[in-house]
Amino acid sequence: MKRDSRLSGVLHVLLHMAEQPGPHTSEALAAAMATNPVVIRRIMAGLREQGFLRSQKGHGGGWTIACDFSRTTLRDIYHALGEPEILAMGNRTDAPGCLVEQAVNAALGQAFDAAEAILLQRFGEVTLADLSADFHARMSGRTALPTLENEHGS
Amino acid sequence: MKRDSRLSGVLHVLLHMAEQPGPHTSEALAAAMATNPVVIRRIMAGLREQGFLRSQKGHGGGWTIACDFSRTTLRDIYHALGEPEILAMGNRTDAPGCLVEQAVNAALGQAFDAAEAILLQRFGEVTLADLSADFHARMSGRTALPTLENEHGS
DNA sequence: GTTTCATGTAATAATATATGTTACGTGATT
DNA sequence: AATCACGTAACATATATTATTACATGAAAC
Repeated sequence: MKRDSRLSGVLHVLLHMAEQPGPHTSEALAAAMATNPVVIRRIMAGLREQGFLRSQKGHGGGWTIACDFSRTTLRDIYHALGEPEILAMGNRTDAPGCLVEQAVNAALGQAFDAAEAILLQRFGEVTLADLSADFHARMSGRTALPTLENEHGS
Repeated sequence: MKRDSRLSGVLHVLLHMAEQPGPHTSEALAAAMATNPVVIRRIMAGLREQGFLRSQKGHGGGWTIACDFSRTTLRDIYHALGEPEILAMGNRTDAPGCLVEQAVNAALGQAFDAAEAILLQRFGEVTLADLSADFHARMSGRTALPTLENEHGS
């Protein structure tokens, strides 16, 4: 399978929207992300349902931000996306009654749970305002942090 | 994509092998795991190359353990498997020059790295002997830990 | 009221990966 | 020489993400 990049994508869109006032059409946002308008609508649907965004049809329509960036965390967005799978690894369960399998999967499961918990905790510690601030810092030539970034490129 | 369950599977096989002396054929191991002998050979190939297992052809051939369970960790096995992808999520990189994308991906990347680091650290703290001990505890009716286990079932 | 614009969504295609299966080659034992 | 077991390539199957096409819905503009 391919790596799921919806969270990265939707955050990219949100920060772009915050840079300009008016409603943004899916087509314009798709152009900025080199993808298809339908993909934009799809990943934004959950955020609309959870009240983070609003959408309007017809002339002058499009998407508008409906949340406070300083009070919205990456974890909120992750949940609005539908909580996509975090780990690429999982337990094999083809011998449910096997005590060996149970011992193996109990140990692995604890490690998996710990990793997921850390990721969600980190997500909860970063607001959209933090991301926007980092972006503006990069705009003015000072990157907020020594960036490693592309280790996790798709 | 489906979740990768090779680590869970190969650990299951290793612990089964430890319960009986002789060389174990891929066919016998496959039967215990409800899969195909070729799948066994495939996931065991890396462990053979790294010296954790030996294999022999011909009559009386099969797989034998070639490592010390008390000195081999889940992290060793994970590396021998070829370090499969840990996270199902990744960064989108369709606008490499975009500072918004860079800010988003830097933040996500740090969270991703932290989660991967925790998982590998946990793997490094558990030996095959630990797993085997837990299995034997379950055999005699006392599970070593209050197990949550199947949250991560395939 | 009709046209135009923009979202909503289903259906399909394209791509990638894990897993299962078949087929054939290689080497060791009987 | 025959049998056994691994080694590996090739192919099939299932699942998931992403992209694309097609059509319906609703709102604004004319």
